[in-house]
Amino acid sequence: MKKKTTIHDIAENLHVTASTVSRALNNNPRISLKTRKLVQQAAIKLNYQPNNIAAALRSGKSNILGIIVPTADRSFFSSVIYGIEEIANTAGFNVMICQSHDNYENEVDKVQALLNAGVDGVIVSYAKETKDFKHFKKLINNGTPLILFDRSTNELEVSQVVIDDYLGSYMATEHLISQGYLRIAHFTSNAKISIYKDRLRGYQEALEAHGIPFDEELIFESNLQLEDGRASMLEILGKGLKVDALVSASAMGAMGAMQVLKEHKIKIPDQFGIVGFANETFMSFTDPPLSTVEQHSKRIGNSAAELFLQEIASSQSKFIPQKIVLKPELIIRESSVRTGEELKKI
Amino acid sequence: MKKKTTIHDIAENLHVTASTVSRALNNNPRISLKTRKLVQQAAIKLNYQPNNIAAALRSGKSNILGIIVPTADRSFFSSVIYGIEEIANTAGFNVMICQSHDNYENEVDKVQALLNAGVDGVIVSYAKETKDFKHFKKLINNGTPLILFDRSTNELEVSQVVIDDYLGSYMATEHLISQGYLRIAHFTSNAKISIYKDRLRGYQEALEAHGIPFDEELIFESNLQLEDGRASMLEILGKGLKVDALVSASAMGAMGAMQVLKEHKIKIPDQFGIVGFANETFMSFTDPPLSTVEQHSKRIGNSAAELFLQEIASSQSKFIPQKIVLKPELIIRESSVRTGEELKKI
DNA sequence: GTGAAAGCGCTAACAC
DNA sequence: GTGTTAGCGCTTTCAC
Repeated sequence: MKKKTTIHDIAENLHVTASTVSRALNNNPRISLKTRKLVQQAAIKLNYQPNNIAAALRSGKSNILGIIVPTADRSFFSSVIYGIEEIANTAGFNVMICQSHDNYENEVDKVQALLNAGVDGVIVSYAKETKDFKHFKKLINNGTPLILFDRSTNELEVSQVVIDDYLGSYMATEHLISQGYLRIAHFTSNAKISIYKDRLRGYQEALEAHGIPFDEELIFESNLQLEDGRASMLEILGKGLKVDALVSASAMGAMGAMQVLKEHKIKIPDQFGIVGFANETFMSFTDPPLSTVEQHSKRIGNSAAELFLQEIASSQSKFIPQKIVLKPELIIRESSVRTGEELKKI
Repeated sequence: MKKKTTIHDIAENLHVTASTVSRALNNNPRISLKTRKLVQQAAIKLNYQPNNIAAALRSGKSNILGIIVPTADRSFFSSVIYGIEEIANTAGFNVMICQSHDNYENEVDKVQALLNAGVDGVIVSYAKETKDFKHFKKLINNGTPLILFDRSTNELEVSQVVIDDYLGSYMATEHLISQGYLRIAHFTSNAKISIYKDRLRGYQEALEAHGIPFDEELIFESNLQLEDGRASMLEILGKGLKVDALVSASAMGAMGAMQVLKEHKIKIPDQFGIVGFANETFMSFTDPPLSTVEQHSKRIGNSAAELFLQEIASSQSKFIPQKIVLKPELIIRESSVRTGEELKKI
């Protein structure tokens, strides 16, 4: 571990001052091209590694963009991250990814950690548990741009990127109706979270648009995990609700329902149609493959990163928060497409 | 964005010096308990936020641990990360996660980014493409502890955490043999990567231990992705190799094979048994659920983080790299368990 | 086009 | 137990 080269070493080597070296390395046009070249060559020769920490301390900019997601272990979040990286890296930012594991305290800690690390901005999909936004306000007060995606709130005056959940759910429901399914259930979660509220509304309005009465009894609220999906479907079967299709606001919920249906030898898609939300890898591996509302997660990431860049660019002139709403896409797989012949059999 | 409180503000407020404040905040025992309490109260009152960047610059320690994985979007890696976080957070470190997307240039960039960010250590599972370890040597020369997991190499004198791939493969193969499968194929990848070499060896020696001849024709080398698994299985069927079971060195490869078998109406597990490697969520969702060699990924993360902590603790006394080998576990699901009655039918 | 000088906020060796 | 002092390596204002 030999001593590291600093700009002073380069300066000494070239008989100029550290300020010149600093400017040259940053390609400051006030430095002559010749000097810049010289300095840059010397930097390579001396194996100079810039100390970002020193630069960050002095300039107040770390060139690090923080990201907080519930978990990176889901296609949706990991491709949002990928989308953020694409844009951020090009603009010279590195990303620092944190996981809240959908836990509030954890999220508070991570916000603090990013704040202490001096990140230049934070992009967040907040934890399911989060009801209080104090920790995010701290960021804002600190002047650190905050951008939310997926889960949004009106309690914060910040830019947001969401998909049109209403539309996605509407399309899913309409698709099932067009396949001839008559009694369509809906798995939802906490009505306070806007994405679930919107998905419920999309489902409801699609039914109404097609003259199918909305039935409160067909709405199942849960945490939407695998076990919840199983429980809800068991309830449907137990009560003899004569349901023949499902729009689940989550992939896992749909998966749970599917397991139960198969255990009861109910044929999918002929006797029962399913559409889920969020495009997890496994959804195409199930038997039959699950239809889903795809959220174009990479584009969500792109947009969020762009909003961040805009916000730091508009530095002084007060930035006006924007809300970007992306269109979802219905991916139709076998779980919701009835085959003609088998339809007749029923 | 009001001016931030610094230790000097606290010092002024309490009529002490900044160093006292610094010590008090760090719970330095040389400061009287009374002063410490006073300082900590004042810090809260003045809404003091420590500037980690300044501390990092001064102390040379950032309290950030870097992680580079191919992608966080896989159960294996995300739970390794979780395991690292558990240990690292407790020890006061924050983690900075980077994804190489299995691309060499990307990996080089990320190493540089972490170096510039001044991380105190880096834990890596390097990209499949990586053949050259110069970028990692840079880290080592810089005095930054490096710990490898999963993929290991002898070209670097660093600590490593791996699972006993040989054993995992041996167990998987033996299990299939015990179920009465007779001609077992193996899907492998680049023989230069030690995990694949070891898995191949485990397979081979398990066969030999049970008096089953090893047949070169039953080894299929590919990238082990879904398409590769499909292609290999199609080849098996096309050539009429009479294979009745498979040990795949990847989950995706096993999945691809399963798809093809189902398309050909070959019954799993009765006519064909499958065991995969790596425990992805989706493996329990397939039909039938896939047996797998579980790698205890969280424990890999724990161990890697512990190695890191040991290494920085041993600061001057030259640290001797350690290699930790964890035992894998065979998770038996339906894809490899023959049922008595159906056995007779064949 | 380059230099001099100040300092970002913190820590740590050395005093006493 | 607390203060003094000197930077960590860099950027940036103000000179000329």
